[in-house]
Amino acid sequence: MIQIVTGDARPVFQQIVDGVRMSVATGELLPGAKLASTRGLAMQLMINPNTVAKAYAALTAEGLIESRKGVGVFVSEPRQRLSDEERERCLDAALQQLVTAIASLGFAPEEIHQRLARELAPLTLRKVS
Amino acid sequence: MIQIVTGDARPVFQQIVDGVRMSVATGELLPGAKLASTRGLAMQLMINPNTVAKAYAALTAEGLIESRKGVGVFVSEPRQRLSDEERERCLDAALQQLVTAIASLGFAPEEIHQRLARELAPLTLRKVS
Amino acid sequence: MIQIVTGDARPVFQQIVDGVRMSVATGELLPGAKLASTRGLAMQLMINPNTVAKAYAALTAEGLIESRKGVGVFVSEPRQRLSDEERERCLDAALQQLVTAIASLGFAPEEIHQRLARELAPLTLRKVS
Amino acid sequence: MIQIVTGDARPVFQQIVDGVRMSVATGELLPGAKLASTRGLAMQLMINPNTVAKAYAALTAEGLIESRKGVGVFVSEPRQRLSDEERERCLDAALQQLVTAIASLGFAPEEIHQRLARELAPLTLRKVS
DNA sequence: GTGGTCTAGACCACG
DNA sequence: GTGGTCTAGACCACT
Repeated sequence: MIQIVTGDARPVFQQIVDGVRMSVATGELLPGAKLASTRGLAMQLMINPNTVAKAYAALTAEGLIESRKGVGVFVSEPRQRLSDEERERCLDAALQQLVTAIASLGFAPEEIHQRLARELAPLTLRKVS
Repeated sequence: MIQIVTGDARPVFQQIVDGVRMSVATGELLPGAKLASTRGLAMQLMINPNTVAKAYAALTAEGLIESRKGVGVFVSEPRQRLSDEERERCLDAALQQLVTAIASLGFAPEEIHQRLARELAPLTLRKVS
Repeated sequence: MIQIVTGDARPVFQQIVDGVRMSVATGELLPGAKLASTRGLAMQLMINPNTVAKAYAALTAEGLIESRKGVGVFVSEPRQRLSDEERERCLDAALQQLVTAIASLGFAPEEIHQRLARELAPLTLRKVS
Repeated sequence: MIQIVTGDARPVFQQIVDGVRMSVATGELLPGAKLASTRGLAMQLMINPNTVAKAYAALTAEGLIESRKGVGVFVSEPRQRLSDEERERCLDAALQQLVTAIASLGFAPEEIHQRLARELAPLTLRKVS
């Protein structure tokens, strides 16, 4: 289930991308599972179909999902979907942003580790080729 | 020292904001210290002075720096500008984004903790009123 | 409705900020309400769109409004963004300025109270988390 | 005694103007009293003499003080130093700013009145022609 | 020389 | 059409 939060800083299409990525990462969506159709999801989320199409296009380009004409959109078999370099860059950016937030908000490093551990706990990470 | 990376996803003015924030957080810039002048930094970074002015304006609104016309821009005395709930909210958002990145990129939680610890090490947290 | 007074000591963008703040404070603009578009308000007030954008950016940083690219700018849900100490500081500064004005202009305290009461009457204070 | 607060939003010369106005309003400086010399005050406050000169010039233009060549600067005899219209404008501006601050900070009107009364109490207002 | 404001016009991202 | 960013250049206020 994907939810659109209007107050979110991320654009709508990005929220969809992140939502699908999370569902796949947590195992909620397994390889071969069928995603909601572009029009169906758009109607369900009450947003423009073009926005859903854009999100699906991004996920397809990334290799996480595949579309089969006339059938639907499916989660791909797990493999190295992004290059190592690309993954590094993404992780670095996310880490850097967290560190900046911590620094400017004056939180204690120990507290951060505890909270991160709590957040990370429910994640069932999938092995990637 | 602030560096502008053109390939960075963040806009230029945001990179300046983050750079100053980090410098203050690490103690590289102490309260009362004078920042580079708007025009001076713009020339040094080879960008438009208005871009620097925008970054400095954001930092001023945030309460991290203070500007005096005709004199310059200075680091403010540390104080707690945001409410506890707001700080909580900001930290949660940053953590959530990191978790999303980790999950969708398939990194191992242990590695994240190590990298975060390394990033956090140089932080000298400022006492806040 | 926001009005720009060219003879005003405040810069134009500040008049917009104050105008929106008052509209929200009086309940004229409720949470979730859509503000005039940047370009639309600029045309209406016969000023440069960047000036409106600057005012909206300030209000966004303040947490009073939220903007969604391609959609518009909206009044945020009320929340306590500033710490109690910071609110105290702001109020003190405003009070002090009024007292200075009163003292140096030779007004009678009773008159001030009456006028202040009249100004304060239309205020519908927002509940804050 | 005038104090310059570097963190103050007001420019230095304005702080001097306000300081003298307050001293006169509270009766600390009586008509005919001699002010500190331009150079003396500048040295005492560790600021540029031009800044003091600018403040004194503004106060002279306003009619609050008078300079006698080769003798010094003195507080003028009380009279209507500003036009009614001018006084109205100043008071309105100060009131409006206070109201905006109150509204956006979510303070209760009753509390404001109490605090204002407390601030106003020590003022010994001088009758003005 | 310092910062602050405003204008004008360009390009991008989003829906 | 929406907001966001950046550039370029002008003018003002302060020291």
